Amino acid sequence: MDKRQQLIHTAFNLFYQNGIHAVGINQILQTAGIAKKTLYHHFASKEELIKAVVEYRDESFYNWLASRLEQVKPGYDGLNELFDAVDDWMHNRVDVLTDFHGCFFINTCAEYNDTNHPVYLQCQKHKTRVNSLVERQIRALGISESAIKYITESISLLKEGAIVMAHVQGNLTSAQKAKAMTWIVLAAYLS
Amino acid sequence: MDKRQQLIHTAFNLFYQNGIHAVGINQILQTAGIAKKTLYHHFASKEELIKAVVEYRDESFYNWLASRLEQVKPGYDGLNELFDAVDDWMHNRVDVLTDFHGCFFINTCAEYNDTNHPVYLQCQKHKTRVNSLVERQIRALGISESAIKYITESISLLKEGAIVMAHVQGNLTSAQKAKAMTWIVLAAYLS
DNA sequence: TCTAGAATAGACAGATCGGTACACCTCTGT
DNA sequence: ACAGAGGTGTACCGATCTGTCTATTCTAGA
Repeated sequence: MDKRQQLIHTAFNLFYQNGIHAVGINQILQTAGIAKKTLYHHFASKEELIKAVVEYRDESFYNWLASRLEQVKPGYDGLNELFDAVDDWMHNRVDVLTDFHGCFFINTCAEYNDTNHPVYLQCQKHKTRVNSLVERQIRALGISESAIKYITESISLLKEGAIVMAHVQGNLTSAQKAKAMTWIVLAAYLS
Repeated sequence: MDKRQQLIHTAFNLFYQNGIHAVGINQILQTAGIAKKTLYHHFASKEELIKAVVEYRDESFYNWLASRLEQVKPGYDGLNELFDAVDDWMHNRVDVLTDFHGCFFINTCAEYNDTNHPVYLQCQKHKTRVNSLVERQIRALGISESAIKYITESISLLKEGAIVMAHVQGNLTSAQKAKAMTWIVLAAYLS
């Protein structure tokens, strides 16, 4: 097993559960059962480890969502699948995403409030990638090019709202509510 | 000027801008120009200061929003005002809320991921209070009691989504989008 | 089999953390 | 006038943080 990957995996779980600033390097090392020298052999600093962790989560989350959406037809089916996937996530029915603690990227932006910070930019990039998955569904509806961006952002807003409602308020019905609103909004915009 | 209030105010600004765990006590003291002994005269620990800061933000945010909503008729006008208020907030047109860095309570929940932590519970309580303001608007529409809760949560979801979109993705059109969706969703549910 | 790289345990450095102690100053109410 | 509360400045404590260093062991490929 790759020690580097093991460190990233352990660090992510601790960061996701406790927040990045609250977790020290020694805690990561102890949990992973890895020596400090090994960490600094693979990463120049804690900051570099954090970047690798964010990149890891970006990849695994994006790949998970993309593969779920590939199983259905783009468009209406894809949008249903999107919110069902989020619903599965917040109900801890997705093993690869580990126990739900809100969106790791939203949480991380809350800790790195500086918009120019590289970690913040990584989080924004992740959101852009996920938005492109949403856009692919909207585009498949065959609507005008000018409306695609507006509707994509609207649906993404519903998705973000559902995640936050589930995390902060513990409201696990939020994904289904967002899904219902998606249908209503689309019906209105496409009539 | 009250030193205690001065400490809370300074601490909030630093916490809101940099995250709670990233800000040390010495930084707060230096920024406020207050001696350490004074801080520990008013607060038993940093934790107690944090609780006071969250409570302060809860009060000032709630009071601001409530007073905005009191200026219009509950119901449709109130919902318009709600999203216009959020729009003003994210565009830094509201002095008492200081520069927009997302929702302080969402950010704080991201740092205190333990659902049983007192600070986390404070944040949930704030969201409940704000939700009651939304509910008052929905209730004024004269719809069935059973639908009030469902629709209130749906509108709150739109509000949360707008805040997160603005914070993480820097999309400052989100409040207006949420407002537009609110009208569509209400029209569908009330027809 | 030999060697180079990867990994180990743990001491250590320097900085910063939250929090305490001490001596002194500045108001204010009676 | 004076007592007591609030505030100041700073030294200090132990703990913890990131990161370095040394000395040693494990392991895989030429």
